[in-house]
Amino acid sequence: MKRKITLKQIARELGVSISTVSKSLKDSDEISTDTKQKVKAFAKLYNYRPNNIALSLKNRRTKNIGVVIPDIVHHFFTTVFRGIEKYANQHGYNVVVCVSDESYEKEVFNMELLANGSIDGFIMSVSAETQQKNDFSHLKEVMEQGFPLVLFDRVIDEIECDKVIMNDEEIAYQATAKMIAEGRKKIALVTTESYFNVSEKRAEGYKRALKEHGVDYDEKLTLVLPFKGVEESYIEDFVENKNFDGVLCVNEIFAVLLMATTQKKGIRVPEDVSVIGFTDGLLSRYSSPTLTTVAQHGEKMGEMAAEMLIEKLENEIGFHEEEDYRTEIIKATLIERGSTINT
Amino acid sequence: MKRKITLKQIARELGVSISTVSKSLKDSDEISTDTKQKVKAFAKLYNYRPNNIALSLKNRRTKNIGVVIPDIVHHFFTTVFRGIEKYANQHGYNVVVCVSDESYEKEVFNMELLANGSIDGFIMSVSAETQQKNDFSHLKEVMEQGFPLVLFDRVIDEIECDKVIMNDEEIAYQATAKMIAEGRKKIALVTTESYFNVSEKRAEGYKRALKEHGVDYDEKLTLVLPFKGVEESYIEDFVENKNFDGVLCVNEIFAVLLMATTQKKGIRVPEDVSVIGFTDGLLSRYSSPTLTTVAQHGEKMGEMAAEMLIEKLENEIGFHEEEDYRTEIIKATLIERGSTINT
DNA sequence: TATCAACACGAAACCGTTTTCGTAGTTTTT
DNA sequence: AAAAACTACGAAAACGGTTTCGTGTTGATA
Repeated sequence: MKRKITLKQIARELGVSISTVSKSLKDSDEISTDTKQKVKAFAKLYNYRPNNIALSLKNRRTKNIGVVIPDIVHHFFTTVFRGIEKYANQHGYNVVVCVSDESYEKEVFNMELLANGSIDGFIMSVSAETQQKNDFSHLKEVMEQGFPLVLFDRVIDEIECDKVIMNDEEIAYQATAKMIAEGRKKIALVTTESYFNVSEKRAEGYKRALKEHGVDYDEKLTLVLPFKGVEESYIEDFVENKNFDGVLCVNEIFAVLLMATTQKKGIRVPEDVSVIGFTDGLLSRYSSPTLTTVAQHGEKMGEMAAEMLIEKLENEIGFHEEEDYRTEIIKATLIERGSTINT
Repeated sequence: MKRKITLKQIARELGVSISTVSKSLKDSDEISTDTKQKVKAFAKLYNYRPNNIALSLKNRRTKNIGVVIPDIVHHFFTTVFRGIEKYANQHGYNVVVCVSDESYEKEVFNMELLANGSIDGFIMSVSAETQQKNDFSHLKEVMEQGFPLVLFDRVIDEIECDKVIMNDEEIAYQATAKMIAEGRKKIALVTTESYFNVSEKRAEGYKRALKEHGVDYDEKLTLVLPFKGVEESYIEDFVENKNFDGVLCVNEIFAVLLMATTQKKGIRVPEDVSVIGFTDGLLSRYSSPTLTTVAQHGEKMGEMAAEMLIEKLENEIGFHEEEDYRTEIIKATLIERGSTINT
């Protein structure tokens, strides 16, 4: 087991001071070419690499980004994460991930932990419980301590910081409008409980599309499913008792479940009913029929979030200008597949 | 913006030395009860938390675990990651993730970066390219530097370290045997190119099951699909030209694609052909019919890997005993769903 | 020859902790 | 009353770097 070599050891071996070694490796012109070459050769031979921890302590920056997300076994979040990791890595940052598991307590705990020097800034999407409780003091806290924060997807209006969101309302409008254009008259909405602001936005877009196209909104055509533990009977009842010829689902699971149920009852997709979902994951691509769905471009969101955070981090060096927080909107796109009638 | 308070500041405010503050907070009996109380009260008031970086430098341990995986937008890897993160968090460790993206170069680069002090040990699954190249010097390197290493799933026989694997051969045997028990006589195998040792193991189990049950092995019934970019025609040709009544697929995507193709051709699942896949992800659960599949229990694998790593990390403190490397096998289980005929 | 700048390097502070060791001042022992 | 033992605290080293500033040695300039 060979430990990593340090400046001190190189200095001792070469009979020079630590400063000389450090400067040589940085190619400082305070040091003679001769000495520099000796030091560099020696360092190369022993594969010297500066210790990140020491650098972090000295520079007061870790080159680590903290990512706090509600879930990791989840297509959207993993795509966002991939974008973050990719961009961060390209710019010399590492990523430490904490999963809040939709729990307020874990979220707070993890952020406090990370804020004790492990990271330079946060990228996060708040947990469901946090949204419910409406308590964001931990976010304010880290911001007051000087940590840049970028929120994505599940953002908080009350918190002033950089944000990356989707055009949920608009894309839901487009999806609904598309079904209306197909000639659908009774379009249902399958959504989750409403404390998720994204679900709310999607519902708004859905309603606006109906209204602007002169289609009556019937609240009985909205099915609200619980966040976890969806019973198949909920959907069966809905399909049995309601009469619809188009459905907008706020995620792909609901969409696939719904398609399976209608098909079982002999209702054909897309001939009898059009189905559009959200999240362009495996399910959408491999279901039968393949699912027309809203691609959220999570990777782009992640890259954008990382870019915004890193920009803040690197500029913090300069003088502290007035806070200018941006909200970037990553446009979702509708991917037309087999569950709708496409032109 | 209030910066975090340090020992030095507390010391100055209270007119005592840094050592006294440090000792007081650790409740050392070198310090008078009176002084301790004062210090503690002050520290609490200002919400003092020791700086992780300084601690890391001092203790020469970061309480960070490095996880290097080929992909993150992948059900199996995310479940493993969830297990790692969960166990690590419960034991006071943070997790920094690097995605190798199946690239040898990125894998090497990331590991070198992490090895410069950012983490205490590695948990990883090697990239496809690394397996192909058969070059593991970077793994040996980090081990020589004293970093404990735990490999999971895609492990390397040549490297001596802790490992967590699945009983791939056995479960493939069981899956195949199950189809034979259903009365299937011509069982196909859909697999990936063979440099993945897991695919190989699965193929072995498949062959052994055929052999031990007196079913002839026909190599024409094996379809090898490329790692990326599967053309639908490959599968269509296979379904068209081969005659089989059961299929074992090494992942759920292949299984779902195959089911879609057979169904399109009027071949019913499971009446005419049984299908079994690997990876109990969303696809398996929501396909039509639902897919009988091998659940890999990734979360357990992750927990086990984290447990093994952390045990090594905590015991390293003691004297350096003889290396005792374990290989833990997490047993996969067959989940019977609608794509097979179950008893 | 005295002065001065350039050169090449080292000492030391600093980042924020922990911990060993030393030492005043007080109390106990003999 | 002198020696020994506590008590309560501080100084300083250490972790591994970076960086400012100082300094001895040159060679050139006046």
